[in-house]
Amino acid sequence: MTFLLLKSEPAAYSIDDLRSAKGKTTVWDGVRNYQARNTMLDAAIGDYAFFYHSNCKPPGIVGLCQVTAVGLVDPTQFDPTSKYFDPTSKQNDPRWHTIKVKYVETFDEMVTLDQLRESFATKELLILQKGSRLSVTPIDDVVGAKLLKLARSTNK
DNA sequence: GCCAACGTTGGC
DNA sequence: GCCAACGTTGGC
Repeated sequence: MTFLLLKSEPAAYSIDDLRSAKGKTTVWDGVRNYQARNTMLDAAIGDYAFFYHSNCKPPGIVGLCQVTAVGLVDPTQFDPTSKYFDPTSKQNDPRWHTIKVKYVETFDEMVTLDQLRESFATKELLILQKGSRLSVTPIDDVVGAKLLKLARSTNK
């Protein structure tokens, strides 16, 4: 796998937050969905991840980041003060793993959800599926390359 | 703010 | 192991 898509509500964590983070890097913690977790477990260092802003107007892909660490134990599962605390996860057998990502670029213009629908099939981008709630989804190599080209072109 | 879609929970 | 109830997500 070489491409992922990370979804986040900009009010909670935006690409600007990532860009201004220490080392322009963050641990993508708080994911509590097995499918999304498994996608991250399959990720490799160097994989690219598109950054998608959800629950905003308009929603869409705003930039790119890159995986810099994999197989991390999500620390928030053991933190009773965290909203992501999971009392059933065991220290010697953590349930939730995650990745670390580094900011790469913000696209000059976001690729809106509408534009994504025009350019890609629902199968190609899981984010297009109605009712899709996965916060981390894999993207096929060919689709990822096409999407990157689209995102970097000035006249979409 | 509405509501459809989805994952999880828990009673049975 | 089924499935109704519930909470959450996210586009509109």
